[in-house]
Amino acid sequence: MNPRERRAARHQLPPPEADAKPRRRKVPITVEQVVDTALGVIAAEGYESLTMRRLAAALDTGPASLYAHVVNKADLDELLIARLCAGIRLPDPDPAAWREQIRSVCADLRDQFLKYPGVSRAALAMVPTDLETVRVSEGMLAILLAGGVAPRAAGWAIDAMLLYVAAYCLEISVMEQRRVDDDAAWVVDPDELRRRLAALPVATFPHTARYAAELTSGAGHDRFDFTLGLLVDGVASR
Amino acid sequence: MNPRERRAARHQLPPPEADAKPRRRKVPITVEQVVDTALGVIAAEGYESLTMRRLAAALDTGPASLYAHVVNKADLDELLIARLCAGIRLPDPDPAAWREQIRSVCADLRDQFLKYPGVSRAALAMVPTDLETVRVSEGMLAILLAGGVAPRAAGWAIDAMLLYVAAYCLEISVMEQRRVDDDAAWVVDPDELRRRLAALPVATFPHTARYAAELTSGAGHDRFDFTLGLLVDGVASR
DNA sequence: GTTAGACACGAACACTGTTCTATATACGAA
DNA sequence: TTCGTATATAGAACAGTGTTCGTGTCTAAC
Repeated sequence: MNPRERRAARHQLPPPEADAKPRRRKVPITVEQVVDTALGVIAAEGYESLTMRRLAAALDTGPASLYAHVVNKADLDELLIARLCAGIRLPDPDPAAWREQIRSVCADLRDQFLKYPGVSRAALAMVPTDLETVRVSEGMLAILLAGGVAPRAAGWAIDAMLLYVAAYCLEISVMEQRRVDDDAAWVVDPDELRRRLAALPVATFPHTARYAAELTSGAGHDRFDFTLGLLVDGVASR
Repeated sequence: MNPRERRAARHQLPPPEADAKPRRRKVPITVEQVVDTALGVIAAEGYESLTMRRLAAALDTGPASLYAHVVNKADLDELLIARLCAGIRLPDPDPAAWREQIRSVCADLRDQFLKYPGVSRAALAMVPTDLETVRVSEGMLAILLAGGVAPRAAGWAIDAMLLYVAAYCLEISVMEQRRVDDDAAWVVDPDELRRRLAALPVATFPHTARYAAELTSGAGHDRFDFTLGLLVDGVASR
């Protein structure tokens, strides 16, 4: 090798790194890992951040690989909701405490959804027929029946409760997202919202302006508890 | 012009057609037209089909032009919901008929949303602070107050009702979409759903299997009416 | 050793919302 | 009528999304 060649060799780019990922892993990804990781991304960044690419990155794989484990994104959504429902503990129905029990199941589902901001949007975009959601419905049905509620009323009330829980959680998530975005933070500041409602033109919004404080009152999940109260007490007398 | 040039001229592509759209219209598009057209697209094809490109095509303009009239797609969503709310007629509150009145407003809103399949998803993705949605809330508040409901309970009940209406309509739209897609049409066939529920393993789903008929019963908006009944009767006693 | 199937990747596709720049046009003033 | 300006719109392109298809690699079964 003459000096020209040695110099050229010194300036040669090194060969491609030998650390390229193997085309197939020794231990394949599982669908459980997919769901776990997806929930982790949602918990940290919100449901809207969960893209196939984001999820694949979190799994250190490529987005196309996900389709070996899920049919499509809607299928992933269903798996996510099923996983959350699987985490709901269903009590043995107690006729003496059925009201508290049904409220508690709904509150648990609410809290489960709220751990994953925005995920209830997936619940509202699917028809609830997989076994885990039916399991939760079965558990709720058992409680209402133990409380003496007629089967049809029980079934319809469960439908309403599940819809309300999902919608309530979604609204909370939307508000929280607004708080984070900071572009309309006043929307989620109760005091400021009260002031704005109170300042509405009285000719057009007499009641809203007058009762701004009451309309914006409530802390924590007061509204949730109130609505569940209406549904539970109502179904008890049907 | 020598023969070479004449031959070249014979092979020259003709000039661009003179029927190109004018760069500027005599009568500019208005934001009202944008909203009207968007609602038309949703009514015909569903909310998910409404893209900026689809909307622009329906307006015979380019997608970039829409941004002269709306801030972004979320803004368009807000305009859409505001328009739907503007179409809700609010009765003069009658203390003797307040229950029927509040049910009627909710049913009107439901029907308004259902004319535009899936649009309630937009309602669930926004914080309801624009004047048209506040107007509907004001009208509902007036009815409940006329019925003797306490202001705070009224406010909280309205919140619940609006959430439920939107969620209910979204679920209906999801079901309808499934029916159209035909890939899981059994999901929305009540008889088939009943059969499947009845066939669930009795050890795991005893109540669901036993009461499959009751759980899947109901026609039209029975479930909606039932739930509104619970909310209205409940708030009357708060 | 061979083969089939499962898993994963890469490239690419069709599509989405949006921005930025350019330009044609309408309109008003002179 | 002409000219200048403002407005409405288009075009191009960007960054991003979900998904498909073809291919490479590995493993288990035979």
